[in-house]
Amino acid sequence: MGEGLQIDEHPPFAVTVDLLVFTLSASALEVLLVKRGAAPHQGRWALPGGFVRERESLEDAARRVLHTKTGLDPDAVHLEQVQTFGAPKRDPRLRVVSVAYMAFAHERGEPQAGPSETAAAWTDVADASGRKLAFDHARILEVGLERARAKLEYSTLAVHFCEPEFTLAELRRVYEVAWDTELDAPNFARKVSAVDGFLIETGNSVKQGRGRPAKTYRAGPATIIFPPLQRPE
Amino acid sequence: MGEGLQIDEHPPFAVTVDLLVFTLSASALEVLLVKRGAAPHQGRWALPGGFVRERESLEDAARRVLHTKTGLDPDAVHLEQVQTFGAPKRDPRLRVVSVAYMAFAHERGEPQAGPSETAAAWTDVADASGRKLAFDHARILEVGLERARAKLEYSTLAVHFCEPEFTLAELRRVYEVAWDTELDAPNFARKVSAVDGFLIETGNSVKQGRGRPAKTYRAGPATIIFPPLQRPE
DNA sequence: ATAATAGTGTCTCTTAGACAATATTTC
DNA sequence: GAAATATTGTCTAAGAGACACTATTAT
Repeated sequence: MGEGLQIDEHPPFAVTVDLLVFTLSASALEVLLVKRGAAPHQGRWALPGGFVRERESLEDAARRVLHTKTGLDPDAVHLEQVQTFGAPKRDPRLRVVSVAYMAFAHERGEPQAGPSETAAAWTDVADASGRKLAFDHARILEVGLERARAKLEYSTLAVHFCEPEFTLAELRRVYEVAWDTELDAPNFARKVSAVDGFLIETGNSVKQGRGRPAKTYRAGPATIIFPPLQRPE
Repeated sequence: MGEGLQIDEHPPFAVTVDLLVFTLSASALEVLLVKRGAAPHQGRWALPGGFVRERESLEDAARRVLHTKTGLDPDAVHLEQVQTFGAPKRDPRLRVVSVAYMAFAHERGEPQAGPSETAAAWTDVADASGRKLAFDHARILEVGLERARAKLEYSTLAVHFCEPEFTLAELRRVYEVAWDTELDAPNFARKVSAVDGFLIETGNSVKQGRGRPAKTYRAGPATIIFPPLQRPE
């Protein structure tokens, strides 16, 4: 940014945000996809996204798109920037730089297809990864998924997939689904309980129907887990 | 990106790359700064950067700027994207979205001030962090520094600060300087040697002058360190 | 020999993971 | 009581850090 700076000395770019909105179904991690109703890539599934507005920060744009496409309250979900994609031909129409964000929601909201979209649907990430997505969205998904899985190890992210009040089994299920693995319940409980500020006992407990009722917890102020949990394998 | 897409339906942005070029001096981690010769922020130190060109990928832009400002061979340094900064008023002149990259160099190259810069200098990161930098560059530095320090724990990044052939003491010094700490040499050697594909013995050794000669190593194919090294404290 | 630096060995303490045992509920 | 789920306890093995010890050089 050292050179002189007139409007016409640098090429104009469009800047978009593309969103990886993750949520948890009974047995899978799901991501929100929209079906494109217009060229290019008409009929293909894509990540929800939108142009950043003139006086809007990147994160505000991501929050706005999140609300528009899911109806979710952007302040109730965790949102973070993942990576920026800007290959010259990633959009055939014009030069678009896309800032990818990922969001973790514990509700499913009301997915809304946009004006030029024909559908919006929560999709098992395994299915989504197998599909031929529009643009470079398969790559974005790949990067975001790995980032999410890695961050579960050393951050308290997992709680964002849970209700405000949750049991250790529910929290453990987040890890098991995201990592496609099984974790030893006793060891899991011991480890997360040892992390200062991660979990706060509510004093309540819930009956699951068949067994001993589980204590419930709320998320504490901690954002990192130390020592980190380890992904098996 | 679902809406219709005419050039005039979305605001034009300028896209830049800003670079955190890190290198190691005898006792400090250093970052390359340039001194601005024009408004805004005239006279302030800033990160080297430049506009992304019309047919250039973000990473190519970063490589080009790196070469221009340091003379270094972009293929001989490690370069990775850090984060994108796009607050509406971060540049008072026009809407600029900047993609920050960080680079790790083992040579210092020949820093070159650009046409509108009055100086370019390697700067101890402690000094740089204390200065009032141009734009939001202090924040970019903060984010990049923490990212770099964190990645040293679980990646093989550190070797990029070393010559192609290096000793364990030299590698250890990277960590000690970057983390501002002291590491136990015997334990360090044992841990890094245990990581498969991290270090390859060359069979050579170098006399340091005063003591027993040290074996030298080359970087192996591994990119992650498991188990990770742990930052003391 | 002494100092300096490199590298190995050993010990202790913590933690991870396996799994046994106990607690509290429904059927 | 039997089955299901939650939670606590115990054991073993691996890893981390402290530090003693050995190796190889210069002076």
